[in-house]
Amino acid sequence: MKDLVEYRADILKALAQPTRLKIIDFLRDGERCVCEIFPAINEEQSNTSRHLNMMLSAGVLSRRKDGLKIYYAIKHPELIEVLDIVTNVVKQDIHGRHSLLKAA
Amino acid sequence: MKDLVEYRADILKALAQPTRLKIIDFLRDGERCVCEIFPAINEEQSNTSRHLNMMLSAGVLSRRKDGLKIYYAIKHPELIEVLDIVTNVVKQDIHGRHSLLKAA
DNA sequence: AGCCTATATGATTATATAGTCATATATCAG
DNA sequence: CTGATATATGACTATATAATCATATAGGCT
Repeated sequence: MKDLVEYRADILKALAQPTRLKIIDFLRDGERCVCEIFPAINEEQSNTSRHLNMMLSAGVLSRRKDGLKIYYAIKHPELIEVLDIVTNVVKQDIHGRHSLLKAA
Repeated sequence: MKDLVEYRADILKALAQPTRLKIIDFLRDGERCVCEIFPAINEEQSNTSRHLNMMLSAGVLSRRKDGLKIYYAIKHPELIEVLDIVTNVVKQDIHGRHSLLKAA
Protein backbone atom coordinates (compact mmCIF):
# COMPACT_ATOMS: atom_id res chain seq x y z
CA MET A 1 0.00 0.00 0.00
CA LYS A 2 1.38 3.38 -1.00
CA ASP A 3 1.94 6.08 1.54
CA LEU A 4 1.54 9.80 1.16
CA VAL A 5 5.15 10.37 0.16
CA GLU A 6 4.83 7.92 -2.69
CA TYR A 7 1.63 9.48 -3.96
CA ARG A 8 3.27 12.88 -3.90
CA ALA A 9 6.21 11.47 -5.82
CA ASP A 10 3.83 9.95 -8.37
CA ILE A 11 2.13 13.26 -9.06
CA LEU A 12 5.45 15.08 -9.35
CA LYS A 13 6.89 12.35 -11.56
CA ALA A 14 3.88 12.70 -13.83
CA LEU A 15 4.82 16.35 -14.32
CA ALA A 16 8.56 15.84 -14.49
CA GLN A 17 9.15 14.98 -18.12
CA PRO A 18 9.47 17.25 -21.16
CA THR A 19 6.89 15.51 -23.34
CA ARG A 20 4.39 15.50 -20.51
CA LEU A 21 5.08 19.14 -19.70
CA LYS A 22 4.32 20.00 -23.31
CA ILE A 23 1.06 18.10 -23.07
CA ILE A 24 0.04 19.88 -19.89
CA ASP A 25 0.98 23.24 -21.35
CA PHE A 26 -1.25 22.44 -24.29
CA LEU A 27 -4.11 21.51 -21.96
CA ARG A 28 -3.97 24.77 -20.03
CA ASP A 29 -6.93 26.26 -21.85
CA GLY A 30 -9.12 23.20 -21.40
CA GLU A 31 -9.72 19.67 -22.58
CA ARG A 32 -8.40 18.36 -25.87
CA CYS A 33 -8.67 15.05 -27.66
CA VAL A 34 -5.64 12.89 -28.37
CA CYS A 35 -5.95 13.72 -32.06
CA GLU A 36 -5.37 17.38 -31.24
CA ILE A 37 -2.66 16.79 -28.68
CA PHE A 38 -0.11 14.68 -30.48
CA PRO A 39 0.23 16.89 -33.57
CA ALA A 40 0.44 19.96 -31.33
CA ILE A 41 3.39 18.62 -29.40
CA ASN A 42 4.91 16.87 -32.38
CA GLU A 43 5.05 13.38 -30.91
CA GLU A 44 3.88 9.98 -32.09
CA GLN A 45 0.30 9.05 -31.35
CA SER A 46 1.31 5.95 -29.41
CA ASN A 47 3.87 7.75 -27.32
CA THR A 48 1.39 10.52 -26.57
CA SER A 49 -1.22 7.96 -25.58
CA ARG A 50 1.16 6.34 -23.11
CA HIS A 51 2.01 9.64 -21.48
CA LEU A 52 -1.66 10.57 -21.26
CA ASN A 53 -2.49 7.28 -19.61
CA MET A 54 0.41 7.65 -17.25
CA MET A 55 -0.79 11.08 -16.14
CA LEU A 56 -4.33 9.77 -15.85
CA SER A 57 -3.28 7.03 -13.43
CA ALA A 58 -1.17 9.46 -11.45
CA GLY A 59 -4.23 11.62 -10.95
CA VAL A 60 -2.97 14.55 -12.98
CA LEU A 61 -5.44 14.32 -15.85
CA SER A 62 -9.09 13.40 -16.28
CA ARG A 63 -10.60 11.68 -19.30
CA ARG A 64 -13.91 12.06 -21.09
CA LYS A 65 -15.13 9.92 -23.91
CA ASP A 66 -17.16 11.35 -26.76
CA GLY A 67 -17.79 8.93 -29.57
CA LEU A 68 -14.51 8.00 -31.15
CA LYS A 69 -12.61 10.73 -29.43
CA ILE A 70 -11.15 10.80 -25.96
CA TYR A 71 -10.74 14.16 -24.32
CA TYR A 72 -8.12 14.70 -21.66
CA ALA A 73 -8.04 17.62 -19.25
CA ILE A 74 -6.02 18.81 -16.30
CA LYS A 75 -7.80 17.38 -13.30
CA HIS A 76 -6.55 19.77 -10.61
CA PRO A 77 -6.12 23.40 -11.65
CA GLU A 78 -3.72 23.86 -8.71
CA LEU A 79 -1.20 21.90 -10.73
CA ILE A 80 -1.07 24.72 -13.24
CA GLU A 81 0.03 26.93 -10.38
CA VAL A 82 2.69 24.36 -9.53
CA LEU A 83 4.08 24.60 -13.03
CA ASP A 84 4.02 28.37 -12.94
CA ILE A 85 5.97 28.43 -9.70
CA VAL A 86 8.51 26.00 -11.11
CA THR A 87 8.85 28.14 -14.23
CA ASN A 88 9.62 31.15 -12.10
CA VAL A 89 12.16 29.24 -10.07
CA VAL A 90 13.91 28.17 -13.25
CA LYS A 91 13.95 31.70 -14.56
CA GLN A 92 15.49 33.00 -11.33
CA ASP A 93 17.94 30.17 -11.27
CA ILE A 94 18.99 30.34 -14.86
CA HIS A 95 21.13 33.39 -14.26
CA GLY A 96 23.40 31.45 -11.96
CA ARG A 97 24.05 28.79 -14.55
CA HIS A 98 26.76 28.53 -17.12
CA SER A 99 24.57 27.58 -20.07
CA LEU A 100 22.14 29.85 -21.83
CA LEU A 101 18.51 29.32 -22.68
CA LYS A 102 17.61 28.10 -26.13
CA ALA A 103 14.14 29.59 -26.16
CA ALA A 104 11.68 31.00 -23.71
CA MET B 1 21.71 23.36 -24.80
CA LYS B 2 18.70 22.83 -22.57
CA ASP B 3 15.49 24.68 -23.13
CA LEU B 4 13.01 25.92 -20.57
CA VAL B 5 10.89 22.79 -20.71
CA GLU B 6 13.89 20.64 -19.86
CA TYR B 7 14.90 22.84 -16.94
CA ARG B 8 11.38 22.68 -15.59
CA ALA B 9 11.44 18.90 -15.92
CA ASP B 10 14.78 18.78 -14.09
CA ILE B 11 13.44 20.70 -11.11
CA LEU B 12 10.30 18.59 -10.96
CA LYS B 13 12.30 15.38 -11.34
CA ALA B 14 14.46 16.48 -8.43
CA LEU B 15 11.32 16.63 -6.30
CA ALA B 16 9.67 13.52 -7.70
CA GLN B 17 11.19 10.75 -5.64
CA PRO B 18 10.30 9.46 -2.17
CA THR B 19 13.79 9.64 -0.67
CA ARG B 20 14.26 13.15 -1.98
CA LEU B 21 10.86 14.22 -0.74
CA LYS B 22 11.81 13.01 2.72
CA ILE B 23 15.01 15.03 2.53
CA ILE B 24 13.16 18.17 1.49
CA ASP B 25 10.56 17.67 4.18
CA PHE B 26 13.38 17.45 6.68
CA LEU B 27 14.91 20.67 5.33
CA ARG B 28 11.71 22.66 5.70
CA ASP B 29 12.84 24.34 8.89
CA GLY B 30 16.23 25.31 7.55
CA GLU B 31 19.64 24.01 6.61
CA ARG B 32 20.98 20.71 7.89
CA CYS B 33 24.25 18.88 7.45
CA VAL B 34 24.45 15.50 5.75
CA CYS B 35 25.22 13.88 9.08
CA GLU B 36 21.84 15.03 10.37
CA ILE B 37 19.94 14.26 7.21
CA PHE B 38 20.72 10.63 6.52
CA PRO B 39 19.87 9.30 9.97
CA ALA B 40 16.68 11.36 9.99
CA ILE B 41 15.42 9.80 6.79
CA ASN B 42 16.91 6.41 7.53
CA GLU B 43 18.98 6.06 4.39
CA GLU B 44 22.62 5.23 3.74
CA GLN B 45 25.06 8.10 3.80
CA SER B 46 26.20 7.45 0.25
CA ASN B 47 22.71 7.27 -1.14
CA THR B 48 21.73 10.44 0.70
CA SER B 49 24.80 12.20 -0.64
CA ARG B 50 23.89 11.27 -4.20
CA HIS B 51 20.37 12.59 -3.82
CA LEU B 52 21.63 15.80 -2.26
CA ASN B 53 24.06 16.36 -5.09
CA MET B 54 21.36 15.62 -7.61
CA MET B 55 19.06 18.23 -6.08
CA LEU B 56 21.93 20.67 -5.90
CA SER B 57 22.63 20.40 -9.62
CA ALA B 58 18.95 20.68 -10.41
CA GLY B 59 18.85 23.97 -8.54
CA VAL B 60 16.60 22.76 -5.76
CA LEU B 61 19.11 22.93 -2.91
CA SER B 62 21.99 25.17 -1.93
CA ARG B 63 25.13 24.07 -0.13
CA ARG B 64 27.29 25.68 2.51
CA LYS B 65 30.54 24.34 3.85
CA ASP B 66 31.50 24.71 7.48
CA GLY B 67 34.60 22.83 8.47
CA LEU B 68 34.01 19.16 8.04
CA LYS B 69 30.31 19.53 7.63
CA ILE B 70 28.31 20.42 4.57
CA TYR B 71 24.99 22.09 5.11
CA TYR B 72 22.23 21.79 2.55
CA ALA B 73 19.17 23.99 2.39
CA ILE B 74 16.17 24.49 0.18
CA LYS B 75 17.24 27.12 -2.32
CA HIS B 76 13.86 28.44 -3.37
CA PRO B 77 11.19 28.68 -0.67
CA GLU B 78 8.54 28.65 -3.39
CA LEU B 79 9.29 24.98 -3.84
CA ILE B 80 7.89 24.32 -0.38
CA GLU B 81 4.66 25.80 -1.64
CA VAL B 82 4.83 23.48 -4.62
CA LEU B 83 5.05 20.49 -2.31
CA ASP B 84 2.17 21.75 -0.21
CA ILE B 85 -0.03 22.13 -3.26
CA VAL B 86 0.84 18.65 -4.41
CA THR B 87 0.08 17.26 -0.98
CA ASN B 88 -3.36 18.85 -1.11
CA VAL B 89 -4.00 17.48 -4.57
CA VAL B 90 -3.10 14.01 -3.37
CA LYS B 91 -5.39 14.32 -0.39
CA GLN B 92 -8.28 15.39 -2.59
CA ASP B 93 -7.53 12.69 -5.07
CA ILE B 94 -7.06 9.90 -2.61
CA HIS B 95 -10.78 9.58 -2.05
CA GLY B 96 -11.33 8.58 -5.64
CA ARG B 97 -8.79 5.80 -5.43
CA HIS B 98 -9.27 2.17 -4.55
CA SER B 99 -6.36 1.84 -2.16
CA LEU B 100 -6.14 3.42 1.25
CA LEU B 101 -3.45 5.54 2.82
CA LYS B 102 -0.91 3.86 5.04
CA ALA B 103 -0.10 6.96 7.03
CA ALA B 104 -0.67 10.67 6.82
C1' DA C 1 -21.53 -6.42 -43.12
C1' DG C 2 -17.13 -3.63 -44.44
C1' DC C 3 -14.40 0.40 -43.95
C1' DC C 4 -12.66 4.38 -41.81
C1' DT C 5 -10.94 7.04 -37.82
C1' DA C 6 -9.33 7.44 -33.00
C1' DT C 7 -7.06 5.46 -29.29
C1' DA C 8 -4.60 1.87 -26.72
C1' DT C 9 -1.30 -1.79 -26.13
C1' DG C 10 2.34 -5.67 -26.86
C1' DA C 11 7.06 -6.31 -27.76
C1' DT C 12 11.32 -4.45 -28.06
C1' DT C 13 15.38 -1.39 -27.37
C1' DA C 14 18.22 2.08 -25.35
C1' DT C 15 18.97 4.80 -21.57
C1' DA C 16 18.30 6.52 -16.83
C1' DT C 17 17.71 5.79 -12.05
C1' DA C 18 18.07 4.18 -7.20
C1' DG C 19 20.54 1.67 -4.21
C1' DT C 20 24.72 -0.80 -2.22
C1' DC C 21 29.46 -1.60 -0.88
C1' DA C 22 33.98 -0.23 -0.82
C1' DT C 23 37.03 3.42 -1.16
C1' DA C 24 38.68 8.17 -1.89
C1' DT C 25 38.99 12.91 -0.35
C1' DA C 26 38.91 16.65 2.86
C1' DT C 27 39.07 18.81 7.32
C1' DC C 28 39.92 18.84 11.95
C1' DA C 29 42.08 17.45 16.72
C1' DG C 30 46.01 16.06 19.14
C1' DC D 1 52.24 13.46 11.05
C1' DT D 2 48.35 10.30 12.76
C1' DG D 3 43.90 9.14 13.47
C1' DA D 4 39.10 10.21 13.46
C1' DT D 5 35.03 12.18 11.30
C1' DA D 6 32.21 13.97 7.31
C1' DT D 7 31.20 13.75 2.67
C1' DA D 8 31.70 12.24 -2.12
C1' DT D 9 32.46 8.94 -5.72
C1' DG D 10 33.65 4.55 -8.58
C1' DA D 11 31.85 0.26 -9.87
C1' DC D 12 28.13 -2.50 -9.99
C1' DT D 13 23.20 -4.43 -10.07
C1' DA D 14 18.41 -4.30 -10.52
C1' DT D 15 14.64 -1.90 -12.02
C1' DA D 16 12.13 1.84 -14.41
C1' DT D 17 11.39 4.81 -18.27
C1' DA D 18 10.80 6.73 -22.95
C1' DA D 19 10.42 5.84 -27.49
C1' DT D 20 9.28 3.13 -31.69
C1' DC D 21 6.85 -0.01 -34.78
C1' DA D 22 3.29 -2.96 -35.51
C1' DT D 23 -1.10 -4.40 -34.22
C1' DA D 24 -5.40 -4.57 -31.53
C1' DT D 25 -9.72 -2.53 -30.05
C1' DA D 26 -13.64 0.40 -30.30
C1' DG D 27 -17.03 3.68 -32.30
C1' DG D 28 -19.19 5.58 -36.15
C1' DC D 29 -20.65 5.75 -41.30
C1' DT D 30 -22.61 3.84 -45.64
